[in-house]
Amino acid sequence: MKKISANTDRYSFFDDVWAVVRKVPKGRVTTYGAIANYLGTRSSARMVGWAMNAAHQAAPKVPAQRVVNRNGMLSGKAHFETPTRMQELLEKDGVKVVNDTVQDFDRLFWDPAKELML
DNA sequence: GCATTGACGAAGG
DNA sequence: CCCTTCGCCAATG
Repeated sequence: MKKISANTDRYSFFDDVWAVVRKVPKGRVTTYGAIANYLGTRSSARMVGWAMNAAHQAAPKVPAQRVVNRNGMLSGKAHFETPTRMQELLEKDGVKVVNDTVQDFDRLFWDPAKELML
């Protein structure tokens, strides 16, 4: 992990994002902002979104379904193979999703900055 | 190379 | 409390 000077580190930024997302426990979810915050780019949550976009080509695959916006809504579902894929994967993880929103979000929220303190 | 556009989020009105 | 604005920065037209 490192800082992202928005320069030559941008590739590792994607890498870091993916690394964090892969650490999200099954049945838990996190947010773009939380990840950005953990990586030190608190105000650049959008870049995390970009990283997810790039995550399509990442190997091993990133459980992007566990990343939602701060309201617990599946804002990125449209970017999956099918619009229902994200919800399906989440429910397979044991996460209830109703109307594109994660239920018990506060309880399932997994903040890397807290849970993953090193 | 300038303008627009986001898988976002906090702040201001 | 809902809606708009603004910051953020890479990618795309």
